[in-house]
Amino acid sequence: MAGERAEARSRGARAADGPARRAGDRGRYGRLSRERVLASALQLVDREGLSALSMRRLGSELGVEAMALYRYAASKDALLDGLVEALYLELEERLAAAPGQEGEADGAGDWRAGLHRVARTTYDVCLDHPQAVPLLATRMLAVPLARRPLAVLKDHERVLALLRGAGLEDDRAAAAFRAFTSWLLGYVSVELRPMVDNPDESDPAFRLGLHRMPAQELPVLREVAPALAERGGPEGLAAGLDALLDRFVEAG
Amino acid sequence: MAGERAEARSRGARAADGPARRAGDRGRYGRLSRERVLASALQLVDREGLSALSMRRLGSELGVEAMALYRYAASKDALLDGLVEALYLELEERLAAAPGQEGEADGAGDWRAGLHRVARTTYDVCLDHPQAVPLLATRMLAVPLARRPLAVLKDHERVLALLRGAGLEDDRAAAAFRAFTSWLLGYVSVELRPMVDNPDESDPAFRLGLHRMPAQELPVLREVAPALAERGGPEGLAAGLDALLDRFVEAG
DNA sequence: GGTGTACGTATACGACGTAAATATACGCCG
DNA sequence: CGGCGTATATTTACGTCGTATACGTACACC
Repeated sequence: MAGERAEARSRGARAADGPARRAGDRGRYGRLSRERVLASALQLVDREGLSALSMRRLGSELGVEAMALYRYAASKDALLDGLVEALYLELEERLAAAPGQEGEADGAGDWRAGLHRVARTTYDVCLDHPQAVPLLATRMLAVPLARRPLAVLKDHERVLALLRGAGLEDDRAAAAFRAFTSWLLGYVSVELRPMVDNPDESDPAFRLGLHRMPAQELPVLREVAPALAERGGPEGLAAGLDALLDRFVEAG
Repeated sequence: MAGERAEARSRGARAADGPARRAGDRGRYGRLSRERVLASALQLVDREGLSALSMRRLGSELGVEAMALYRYAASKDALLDGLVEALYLELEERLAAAPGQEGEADGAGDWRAGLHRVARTTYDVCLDHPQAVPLLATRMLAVPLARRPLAVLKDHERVLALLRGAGLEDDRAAAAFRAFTSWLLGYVSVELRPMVDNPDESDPAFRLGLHRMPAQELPVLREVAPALAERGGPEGLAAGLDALLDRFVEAG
């Protein structure tokens, strides 16, 4: 937060004073920026998992001491919130890249397609950053609505606008929004975790580690386990979403 | 300190022990157990949040040095997994306390009611331990299926048995299981986090902290926000579950 | 009573988050 | 060009964390 303020101040100074302050890569001085920090953090998490992300480690990744990062994220928690923001920025970017007119421009016709598009794109982003997904269930939801990063709020706005386009008033829209969010979040959380115990094993049963399971007490689980290890894929996401939309949007 | 130790040795731990350590009614020896450790950890998390849980803190909570805990949990991660287990044990307990015959004893008639009962009871357990809910999305899903605690596996078994009772073969049962789990997990995650920014404020808008939000860019969100702060409650959970079951169990 | 073993303690180490003080390099103005 | 102000990065330090290792201690059984 202090980092944002500092950045804002420097930009303000640029606007007021004239030429850009940190236009390009200066010698070894203006090497950091909030974007670079967050991008590097996300890379690190993607590569080695959330637990590998520490201020010192991220610093060394950027060729910098740990304390330098505090200019761009007020605390480690703020940095994690920044990662959430980065994910949503990526989502926004991808949504902007494809057509999909979900504004009420064309008569709010296809709210359902719009919601599917948002859900599917979110799923894709999460697929690219599976190690970061737990942040959505922890950091993002831990932050009160009004304090969430702008990119997150814009996503909320987009979804709510689509639901409004479906003709829902406040309470129904809120309920449908919660259902949409719950399903999407739950689905990616469940989908993108490893069920597999020993990925290098060729026999599916051993790969799952089923020999560790008290089998006779859990006959059904034992039998269904291989099918459980499969993913639902985007189709599963879409199917559940349709079911929920039928109930929460179009139900009488 | 050496003198105190010598005294303690010469007279046992019973007599006039000073402020150093508590004088348990039980000899100060077999005071710990896995149950006590996990119960105390869960209490601590309920009271002060996940971040308050450290080995040292939990030790002092139990009148014991931190290292003593390592006899009952191999690591801190294992302790967190133990908390997940404790939640599922509580779930199992509550399910056992109520009637609900979801075995195939009576002809597997009411699988739907059984699933609703599991979902609702899980919701209730989470309501009683909201601070522990993130563990479900992180620790529980981080553990490969076969390594999950027995209580978790038993829950999976119960749900799968109900789905089987509905006549689903492996693949469909697995898909329905994933949908059930995703919805339940997503729902409690979204439901049990605070949307509120400043709980002591009387004006709902200020309580939500809406004045922090860039309002003109987010008109719909701003308007729907108060409704969003409401909970969906068990009814919302049940409604979505029914919708999903219609799709994943009874669809052609 | 002596002994083996289960249980809890003592001590230490390296990594962590981060407050505070300090050093460094750039833009600007005279 | 030289000095100044300020944005930026480093240094140092503190308290806490997880946990490896070594040690003491109390009960169970002979």
